[in-house]
Amino acid sequence: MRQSKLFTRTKKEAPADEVSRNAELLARGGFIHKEMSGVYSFLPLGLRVLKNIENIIREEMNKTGAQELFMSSFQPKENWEKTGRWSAMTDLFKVSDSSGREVALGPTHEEIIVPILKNYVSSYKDLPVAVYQIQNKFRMELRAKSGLLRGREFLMKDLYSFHASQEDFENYYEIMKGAYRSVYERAGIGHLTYLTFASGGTFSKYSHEFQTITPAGEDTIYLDEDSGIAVNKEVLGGDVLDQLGLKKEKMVEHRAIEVGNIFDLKTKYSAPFNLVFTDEKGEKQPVLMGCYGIGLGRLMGTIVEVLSDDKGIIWPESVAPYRVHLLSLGEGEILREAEKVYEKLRAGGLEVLFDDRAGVSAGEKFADADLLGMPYRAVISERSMKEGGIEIKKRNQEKGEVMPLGKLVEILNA
RNA sequence: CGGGCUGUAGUAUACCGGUAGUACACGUGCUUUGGGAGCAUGUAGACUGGGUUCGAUUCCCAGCAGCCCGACCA
Repeated sequence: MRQSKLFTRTKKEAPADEVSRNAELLARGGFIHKEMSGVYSFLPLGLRVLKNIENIIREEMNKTGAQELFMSSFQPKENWEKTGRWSAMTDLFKVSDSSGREVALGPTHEEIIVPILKNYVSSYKDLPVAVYQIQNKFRMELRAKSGLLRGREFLMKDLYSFHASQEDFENYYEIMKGAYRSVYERAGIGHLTYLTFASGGTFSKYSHEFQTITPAGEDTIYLDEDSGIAVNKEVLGGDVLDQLGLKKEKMVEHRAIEVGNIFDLKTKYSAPFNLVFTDEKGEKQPVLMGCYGIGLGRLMGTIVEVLSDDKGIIWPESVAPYRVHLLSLGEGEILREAEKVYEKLRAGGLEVLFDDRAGVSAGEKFADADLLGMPYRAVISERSMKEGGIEIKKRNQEKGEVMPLGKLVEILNA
């Protein structure tokens, strides 16, 4: 991508109404654009990050055997009345059409997926089933805040699993724990993300959250550094610590952001819709459920909170919009040389953002490269040419190194 | 949803009861290229409604919007 053609531009100043680090940097870089409180559009650079995150999650979910589908955002009121959540869920968006008929804008999809599965699940032979989607959710947050960390409209991966027995559910639940672990590792925040015990739903004593340690977090967790297990402050009392064999004195308090959660739903949603199966003995049994969520925008915001410095974002290679940011410092011969390099890198299958802008100072190009945060910065200038090639520097390193083009391609393809 | 703060060009801001200044960005011309360049020049602005006043962007009230604190967050 040629930066001269990119319709977005970087800004020196952050918007006055953004306070959080993730929103400041993402807005300055032109990754996102705020439409209203808690609602953001994703611009070309931001969308590339979001899609990379989406693909990581999709791959890991597929590995567990889950099947992807796509459910509607408009949801029948009757379904929500059946589970009691039409009135109980305070942040449910309700909209009505011109005839006055009310529908919900989906904040989650238990009320949709369970009736769908009623059409297809009738025997123990039909179980287990796991389905997921990556889709926009709507929640009337009374106070949206912290940029991408708490929004009213946001992209979410929600997965629902259906089981004939508690044992089968627990087996899958453990598989999902591993899948989530892999998602955070691949997204570059694994080293700061911990499995955390949290308060559960009505039927389940605990649920699990994945919490990433950052001062920007809204939750307080207590981490046992030896085991890597954390407990949310909201359930710290009681007998949780005893059950886990942890000692309060040994645990360290941290602020953290919830980047995912997994729940044991038991029959909470299968029961209202009478989702049952016939077991081997010919008897009807309720289907057991689990649900598992990851907010993609929140994950993106968390990455920025955790992986950035005072100059800008430091994208992990796995989610960066482009792998290399190629800067041409100068015009004429320098620019022509840079064009050749750009074509060669692209021919080698590399994703390159090429700062080919004319009349932009070297300082501004460097500042933009730091702000936008591609993992590698490659510079072609009079100086680099004199020294025999291209200077390459990793975003997270201070010093670069000048090398011939061939070696650059080799390193970047490694 | 309670409390507080704030609404001025695309962005960030300044001043002011007598119709608004600066910087960035953008346009034009020339000069510049290793850490957000220089000179010249141009375009562009008071959230909405009501009130007070000779006159309101400025003061008052309401609405709307945004942010912060709290409550809430399967």
